[in-house]
Amino acid sequence: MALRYALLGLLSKSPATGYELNQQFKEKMIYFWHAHHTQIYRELAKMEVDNLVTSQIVKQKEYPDKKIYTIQKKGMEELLHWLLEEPPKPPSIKNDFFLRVSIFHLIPYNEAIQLLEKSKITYQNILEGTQMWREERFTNDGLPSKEQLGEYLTSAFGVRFAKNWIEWCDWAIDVLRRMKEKEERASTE
Amino acid sequence: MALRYALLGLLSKSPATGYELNQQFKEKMIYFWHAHHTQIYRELAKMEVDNLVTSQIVKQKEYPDKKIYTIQKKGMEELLHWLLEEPPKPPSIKNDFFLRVSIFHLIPYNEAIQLLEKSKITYQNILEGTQMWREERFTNDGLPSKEQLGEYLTSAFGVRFAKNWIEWCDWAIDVLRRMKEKEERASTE
DNA sequence: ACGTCCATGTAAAGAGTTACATGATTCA
DNA sequence: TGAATCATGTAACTCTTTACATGGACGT
Repeated sequence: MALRYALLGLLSKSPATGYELNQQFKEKMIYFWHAHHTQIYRELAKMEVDNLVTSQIVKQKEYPDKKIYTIQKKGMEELLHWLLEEPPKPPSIKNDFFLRVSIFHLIPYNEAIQLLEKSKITYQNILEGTQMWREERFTNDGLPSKEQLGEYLTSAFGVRFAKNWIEWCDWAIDVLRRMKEKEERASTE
Repeated sequence: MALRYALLGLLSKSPATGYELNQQFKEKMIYFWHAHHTQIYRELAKMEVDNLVTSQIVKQKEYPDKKIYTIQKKGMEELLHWLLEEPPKPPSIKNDFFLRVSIFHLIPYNEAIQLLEKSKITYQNILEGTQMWREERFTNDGLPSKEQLGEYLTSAFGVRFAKNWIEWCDWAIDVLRRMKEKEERASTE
């Protein structure tokens, strides 16, 4: 059901097509959610059946027709009810990389260190991208507009998360180096 | 497919029953993965068909019979192949709480602050639990054993993640307070 | 009396992924 | 010549969750 609330949340700001919603997912919600475009279109169709949104088709000459969805009163009500009344679910995480980390005992230290270094670079790039995005969007000093509040707060978490990941990589690499040295000392004695 | 590697990873340390694997998931992998017990039993059955593991049933008097799974050579090979050759997938996150944060523009500042404060407490408890677990397990100073390496590294990330979450909550609460004040000043002028 | 531990699973529903399909326009 | 943008979707599949089922032992 949560995908539904994600879509209603975006539509609470302004009407949009499935295509645009998919782009907004990738841009603003990348830090905490992911949805496939096929899923988005399917869910929107269901939401229309349930009278949470309405759609109107707009014909275009040079591009394919598009279908603009608009949130309805019932959609707003259900969104607010979920926000304030439904108990929060613990986040679901599936992290492929940590799954690999959890079996580092099966490979030589050097290979593990290499994997960590690759991951560090990945997150350095993510961090840079996120920081640039924030600089463009939340110019200067102060506070965001109320409209931008959500993305201001969640993207800040994205920045923190990436920094934390990078720091953790450095720490983990150091742990592995020290373990390697310790083992080498033990074997030469 | 990744659940399969998670299970093979645990079985690479020692044979276990589905029940025990489920417990290990909850204890050691909580920071980056979750699997339901029904899923674990089903996947183990499939893995046996694919000759990655074998099982033997142990009869018990006072308790129900149990089925102990042991990793096989083919299982080890596929695990290592995945670890070193398969391209890492980006982590999939579904965070219910941030979904709510992303629609904070729909509710009064005070209610948003309350939600953040609740979440902060949740993570303070998680942090405490994780730190206690680590203290019990990785006594004193130094480095972990090679067997414990994975859980040493991943649970450290868990600690960092919780600390980061708490700090972010404090920051976000402060942002909301300042926005509220600013709005109040603007309306009285 | 009620909850938790032990231990395994089936069945069905819901959510998510992958492959396929259309077809013009624009950029490298 | 190939890829990306625009824009929508179906079908098949896999993965995940929820509800249900069994039943004795032990603690509060």
